[in-house]
Amino acid sequence: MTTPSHLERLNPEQRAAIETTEGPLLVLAGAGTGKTRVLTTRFAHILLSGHAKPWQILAVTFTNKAAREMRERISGLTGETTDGLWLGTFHALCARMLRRHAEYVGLTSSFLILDTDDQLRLLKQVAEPWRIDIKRWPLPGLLGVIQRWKDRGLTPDGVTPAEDSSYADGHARAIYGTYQARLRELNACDFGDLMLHVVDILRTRPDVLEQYHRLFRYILVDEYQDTNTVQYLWLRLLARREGMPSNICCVGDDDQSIYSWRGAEVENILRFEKDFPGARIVRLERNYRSTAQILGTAAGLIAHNDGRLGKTLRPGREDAQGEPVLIVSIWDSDAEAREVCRRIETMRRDGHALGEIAILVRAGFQTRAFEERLVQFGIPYRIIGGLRFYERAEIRDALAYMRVLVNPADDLAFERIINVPKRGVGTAALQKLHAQARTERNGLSSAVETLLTTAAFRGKSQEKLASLMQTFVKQRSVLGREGHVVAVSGLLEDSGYLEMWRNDNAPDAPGRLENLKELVRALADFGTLGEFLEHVSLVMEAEGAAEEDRVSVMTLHGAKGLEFDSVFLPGWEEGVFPSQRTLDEGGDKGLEEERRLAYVGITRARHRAVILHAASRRIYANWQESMPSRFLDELPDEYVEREGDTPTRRERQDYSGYFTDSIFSDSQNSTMAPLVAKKRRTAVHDELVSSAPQIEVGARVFHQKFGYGVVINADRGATEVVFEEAGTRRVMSSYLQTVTS
DNA sequence: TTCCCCGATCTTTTT
DNA sequence: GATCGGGGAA
Repeated sequence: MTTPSHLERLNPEQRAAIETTEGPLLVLAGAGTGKTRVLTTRFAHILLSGHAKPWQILAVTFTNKAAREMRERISGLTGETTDGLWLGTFHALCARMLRRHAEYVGLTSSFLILDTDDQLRLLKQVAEPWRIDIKRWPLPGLLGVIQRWKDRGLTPDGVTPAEDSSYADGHARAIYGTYQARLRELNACDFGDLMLHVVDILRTRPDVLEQYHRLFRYILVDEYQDTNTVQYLWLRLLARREGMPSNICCVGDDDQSIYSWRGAEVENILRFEKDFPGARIVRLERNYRSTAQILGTAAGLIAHNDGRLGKTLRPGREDAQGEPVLIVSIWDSDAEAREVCRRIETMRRDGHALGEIAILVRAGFQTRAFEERLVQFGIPYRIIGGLRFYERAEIRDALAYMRVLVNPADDLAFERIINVPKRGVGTAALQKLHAQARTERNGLSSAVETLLTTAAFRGKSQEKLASLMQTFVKQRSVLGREGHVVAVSGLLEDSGYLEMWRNDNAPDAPGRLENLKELVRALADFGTLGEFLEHVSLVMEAEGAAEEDRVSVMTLHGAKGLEFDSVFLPGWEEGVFPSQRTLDEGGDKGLEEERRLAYVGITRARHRAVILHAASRRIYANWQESMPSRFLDELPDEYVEREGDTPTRRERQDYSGYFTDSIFSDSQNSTMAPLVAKKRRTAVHDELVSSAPQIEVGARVFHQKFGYGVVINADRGATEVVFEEAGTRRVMSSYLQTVTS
């Protein structure tokens, strides 16, 4: 008998993971062991071997990206389209289920999915009667508390009074209840509700549960270590079938669990055998990605964690010999960025592709130093993360306009745009509108109509609101006749929204207009406006821009699941990595999660990993001494090479004294600076800044980031410059060079 | 109502 | 250093 083509070139463990189709199965897949391949091949195998029809398999991922990748690979293996499959993110699949059974939780099938801005606006209204001290208890924090409850599958009734002790003076639970009631009135859901409501339905409606038990013969779960409690409950409800086997296959890696702060429970994966009796466990330990040195370093580090399921990565290739992992110690964070860029420049000269190089940082604030330095070196880069397309203010505004267009009763959207552009509607007018809406038992939109017939609005705002309402009416009829692209363009134009950005002198205004154009372009890919809005609320990312050869700069969290030939890991210092805050809040558990994050970072590299740490770091405005990360001491000596004079933590603690060399020395060969008194260093730094040449008004100058410009206002330190490209900005004069024109 | 200045704050992030 | 939100003045 010959091996079917989709099962060729798999190692024995991978084959076991794919061919064990019946009964519960946990696949512990270490980094780089072919996890996605196993997952997709398993899916294809179940189909090709005739175990199930395409729609009888439930396949769940966390991100849209992972879902998309699975779709592509499955259709590659089976040659079939993947339309209609139950394959998607937890939230997308739950949204689909909830649309079918919405009435069981008091919604209709056309319920609205709220984004974070909507949630906050709603919460603000709801929390108002409690008169919460917003300074002590900021609303985003309150929203976080509610979200954590939802992550744990707790409805307002399920939260015990004991759990509601601290936040918002013990009112969080009551506010949560009101918040949920308001959502129901609005026929709306937040992200947490998508899961929570479906679990609620599956628990209380045996007939519905039965229906899904018959439907889903096989369940596949990706990144099981990242599941939170509701997601776990959802899976358990669907997988445990009366009198039938639980054909659930969860793939994950307890060593890569890095999302506990947003509700993920590593315990879910650790408990798998108890939850599903008779479960088999397959370990994928052969790593085909990284060199033996990189794997050895990562393994040595992660061995310091307790309570692991136990798994050792082994090099999958015999020839996987490479360079040791390099640890570089550096003066300060500026020199660190310079050092990384210099190495990248050398690599580029040697013919390495920039797209195969990544700089992975612990926290967002670290990216800026690298960004500035990369610009200076002329190295193309891309920052991954940050604000995503659909999170930009102008995009959210435009989406709110669209939402009101399709649904005049969408109060949250209407409230967002009623005064954007300015129409003279402030808090006072808005309160009147809310009051009117309550008495009418109708939406804000109709309240505006009513109040327009009275003299409720003063002068200009009367006129502007009337015109806004007319625009909506007009474009709704255009929507019917000429389609959504024309209607939305007309709406954004006639409402004055585009005009607002055209008249804006801010340097980023043209970019925002460009984004809006892009948004309208994207509209054309969808049949209706409703379809587009559903897509946007579940898929927060815009379809990828063209892949170019650029260095990637991103957080360690953002890098999970990716791989690069070369990886730079800067900022391995106590307080930064491991992060002080995680240590304070999470104790030993927090430390272990940080260590897993370090493990994730190292295992992203195929051939080269360079870890850096600086003796002094500029955090926000001031310089801080920093000690090398404890993780550096945990890396096994046989696989690493230390460059620069790298004192251990203990040596460093014993040391005291003043530095003699210039801290701005470019030479990485100079002896390591001993601990520097903060005062002294800051003084030197200030001196350098103040000794920068005084720049006169009218002088033509050059700035690394903003380009050429003319000084219009000069002060000590801060200088106002009109840049040719970037508009008017206040910048540090020490960053300016005068240019003779 | 809006604009401007001042002070407090400053993980990680997907859906 | 930059940004965001609050509070005060026009």
